[in-house]
Amino acid sequence: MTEEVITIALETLQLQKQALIFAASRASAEKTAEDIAKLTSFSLPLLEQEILKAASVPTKQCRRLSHCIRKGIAFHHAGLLQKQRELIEEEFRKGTIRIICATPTLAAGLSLPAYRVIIPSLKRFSGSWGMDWIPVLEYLQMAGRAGRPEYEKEGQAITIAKSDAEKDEIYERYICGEPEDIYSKLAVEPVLRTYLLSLISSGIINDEKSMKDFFSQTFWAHQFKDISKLSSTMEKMVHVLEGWKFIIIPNNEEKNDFISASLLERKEKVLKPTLLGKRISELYIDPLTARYLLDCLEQFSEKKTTFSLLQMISHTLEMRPLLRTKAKEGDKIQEELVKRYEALLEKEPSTFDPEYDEFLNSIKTALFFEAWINEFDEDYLMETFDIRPGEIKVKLDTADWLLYAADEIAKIENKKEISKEISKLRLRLQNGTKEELLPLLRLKGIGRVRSRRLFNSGIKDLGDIKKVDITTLSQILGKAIADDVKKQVGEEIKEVPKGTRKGQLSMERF
DNA sequence: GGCAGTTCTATATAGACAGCATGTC
DNA sequence: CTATATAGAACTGCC
Repeated sequence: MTEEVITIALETLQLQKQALIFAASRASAEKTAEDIAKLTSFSLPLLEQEILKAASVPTKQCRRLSHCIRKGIAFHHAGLLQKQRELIEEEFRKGTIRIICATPTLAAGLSLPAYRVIIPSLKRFSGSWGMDWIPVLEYLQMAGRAGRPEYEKEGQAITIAKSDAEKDEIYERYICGEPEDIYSKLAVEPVLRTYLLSLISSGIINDEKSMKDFFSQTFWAHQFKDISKLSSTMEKMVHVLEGWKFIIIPNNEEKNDFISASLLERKEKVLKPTLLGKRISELYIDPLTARYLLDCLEQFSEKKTTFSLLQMISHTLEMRPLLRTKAKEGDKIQEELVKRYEALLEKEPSTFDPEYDEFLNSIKTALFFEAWINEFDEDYLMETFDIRPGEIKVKLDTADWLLYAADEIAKIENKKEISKEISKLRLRLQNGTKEELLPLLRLKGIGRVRSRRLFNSGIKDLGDIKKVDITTLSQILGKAIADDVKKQVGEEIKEVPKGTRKGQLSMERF
């Protein structure tokens, strides 16, 4: 299949033009880029270096990318580091990079025009339906990248049909076809939950009437028209939030002031956030996640391990998509699970439960985090968990956010011991280190690599740093950093551990 | 027997936004 | 139920 694509790509180069190729998968994007790169005669050693520099330690993916880039071709997908993606986009705009083989990321996000857009296939794997045509909207999104209005009068979008019949179908479907209608996503439960709580928390909605008024003006209501169905959906959600103790519906009969009395006449339920609910909406996590975190934290005091917290945050909607357990891995992951069974804060679903797969994925994701804080390097993580540098970063960010949220929830629930554990874990995740390095990480300029070097040389805490002579320290860290570190322990006064926050919340009463 | 080239088979399949408070190797 | 590109295994044929 790639043969035609490569031919078209090379022809584009002959025309002195640039092309974007939208591949159906990452593997395919990388391979296409590589195949084309083999056949070009550009040489951009400087760019190659810069790509490698983007990561502290170049991984296999980095090297593969740099080899392609040297020849003026790039691949582009979410597994790349942000820096690398930016560099590719920038160099493509400048014209240094001639061809980008990308997954659909590039079409959705930024505006990166090219003379020619090549879409090798308009079919893509879709869940349980096997291969399916991509939406017309998405086709338009991709094809719309063709042509750079500032420089050129025309652009070309080329797609490849496998047969005459397919050619006709593509023509019918995408050239003559109407783009799909846009549907409101508000009705999706997690979204509705989150927004409803947020609106109640901020006081925009304070009773059933204001709730209905608000939602009747949304695009969602505009589309569905059937207001009574909508309000029953909302009522259900209100009920759920109340059950979770994120909002309260004060009992009107108990009130006897004027305002409530008048509300009673109109038979409107008053909706008020609880303190917990308010904080949760500020944290911007799905209320379902918040409920789940609360339940898990309840269990934590008995069986606290690092893995407990890691698995907890790994099994949330926010962490999705989780690392997928491949067919071959199933047994191995389960084996690891058995070893850590005691640490689980939620109960394991039955093997027959449709949710079991996702549960197993949460275990794999947690194992990945565990490996990261046990100082395994990125190549190992790639080999073992099939996770690339760009994704590692995103996952770590999400983990930090969720742990922060869990910490805040724990504070409201007055669980101080948990708070301590979470802070430690956050530091370890941020740095990717074992617990034994934490004291050293308080120093500026000391992270994963240097703290490990210090530790292995017997320097294990700030006291050791003070004691060790500057020459030895310089041998380990280099002169400049050694000096700086010495200065830091000399000025012991400003002993603010990085990454920790002052507790802004004081809600002892709750 | 060793190797290159070829066919066969198993396997996996795109991605992004949130909180917070400042400074990674 | 429906696909397909890719990686890697198995296999072939040649020297």
